[in-house]
Amino acid sequence: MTDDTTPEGTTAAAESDPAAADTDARTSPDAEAIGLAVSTVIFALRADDRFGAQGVAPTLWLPLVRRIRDPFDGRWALPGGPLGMTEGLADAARRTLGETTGLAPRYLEQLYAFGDVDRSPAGRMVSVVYWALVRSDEAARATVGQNVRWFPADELPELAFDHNLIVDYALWRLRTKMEYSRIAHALLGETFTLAQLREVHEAVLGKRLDPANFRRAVEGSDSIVDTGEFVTGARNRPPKLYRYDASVDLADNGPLPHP
Amino acid sequence: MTDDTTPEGTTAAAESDPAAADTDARTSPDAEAIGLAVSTVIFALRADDRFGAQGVAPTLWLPLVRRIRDPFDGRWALPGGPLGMTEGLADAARRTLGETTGLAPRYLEQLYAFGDVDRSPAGRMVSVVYWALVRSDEAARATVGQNVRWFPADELPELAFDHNLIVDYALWRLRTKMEYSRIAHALLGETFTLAQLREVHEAVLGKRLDPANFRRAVEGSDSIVDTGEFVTGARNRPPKLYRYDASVDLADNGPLPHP
DNA sequence: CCAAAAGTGTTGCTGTTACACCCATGA
DNA sequence: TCATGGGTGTAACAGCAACACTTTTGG
Repeated sequence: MTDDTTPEGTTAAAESDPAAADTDARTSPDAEAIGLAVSTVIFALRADDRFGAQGVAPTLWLPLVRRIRDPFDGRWALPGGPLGMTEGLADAARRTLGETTGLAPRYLEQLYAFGDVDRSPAGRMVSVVYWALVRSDEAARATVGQNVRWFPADELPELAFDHNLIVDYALWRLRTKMEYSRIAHALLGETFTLAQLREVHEAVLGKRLDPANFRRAVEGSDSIVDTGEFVTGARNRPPKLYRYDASVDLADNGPLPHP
Repeated sequence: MTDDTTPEGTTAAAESDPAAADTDARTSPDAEAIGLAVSTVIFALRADDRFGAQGVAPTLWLPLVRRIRDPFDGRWALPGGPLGMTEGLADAARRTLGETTGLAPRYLEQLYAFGDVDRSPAGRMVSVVYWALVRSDEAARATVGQNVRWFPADELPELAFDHNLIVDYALWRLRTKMEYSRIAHALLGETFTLAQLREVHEAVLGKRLDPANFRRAVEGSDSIVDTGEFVTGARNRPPKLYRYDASVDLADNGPLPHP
């Protein structure tokens, strides 16, 4: 960073003094490099079995990893790691997710880049954070171990770094986006009933929805397909089973390519 | 990056092999560092004076910087540069904006982090991109020079790197956000008429809006304050002058702190 | 038959669109 | 007084929330 080989970046100062950007205090020769990492907030819906109750409404959970070195040794943190030279940002998030849960995400989106000067006591660090949704049935058989544990999204301990803020922001994005996109589908299995889809919305948004109006809203959005099958066994009228219409995207990301 | 001092990042592999994340191919000792830069898409509204016409509807413009070194020597690019050790991401965007235009942004928001493996021919580079709005009256007296020039946002030349995609995405975000936030105000001066505010929306969205309905929508949003003054001189009824209500934010960024 | 949840119908409210109309000014 | 844009009023429409009602199963 002390020569003029900076591949990208063009300041106006370069017009009068091409070297200016490389010789000021910000990039002095003895400055350490800025670390670059990718972390992921992974959401899944789980039946809250902490009380052993049956038929309880599912809630949002996310996996955390216990740190085994300073800083924040012993504290829980978002899964992540340094960005590899040969992988894209989303690839790194996918890898992280797989290493932590053994799963592949049904939905993955970049959340934000966090780069405050003092966010890590161990040196300057910029984290590009993704958020992901995994299916509840898959999440049930996800990896668990001494240093990986699932937590309810609304009852997190004090996390390492600024990770509490990051999770708060991810939750806000999830709830905001739930109201105008189809991402709820990413939390369910291959087929599902409308009641299950409604439960997802209710769990994420934290409020009850009218079954009749919810049905019409979803049917009118043309994002689901009737499979013709039913679920029997319950002591009520058998509900229809639906499937996603894979031809419509879960969310509109504008001109960005799919992750 | 070859020892275990990685300040952040916690993979599940660490459970069985704490050093795994630091010894695999992604961070081999001889790997070069990944470059980290901040770029900014700066929007301003300008009367299109290319044809010398008067009273023409204003359109979106943005400043670009001509590169004076490889790769892409001679091509136009977004203003930006390497992130300094002692500045936050938004600070770097602000600095870039000031160095390019001599202005301070009225609105600044992180757009996206671009990090494809092959996006720069000169080595691995991750760019955290911001987008900004500056006031048209200020933009009129912004810096211009041999290597800084303003372009109409919809008639850009072929830019360096993936900067055409980045501008497309910034435009998409601007247009999307214009419909549900108050960011249009950031493109205007201290005081303005409702017709001017409507012109901003029309220029950005690319369609005509009903003056009557637009008035009611804005007045109902409680984001503007009547100054009690009028604009005289035109050969029509003098329009009221309004001012922003500074107590309301231009946009809702959830739990994120203000930039 | 009853409980429970699926699924349908209907009504009233609210916000938006389209457009007719009046107002105040400069020339 | 006329042209021009500022500003107000209003009827029609669309979408949605609330809720009554019917349907289909297991016990």
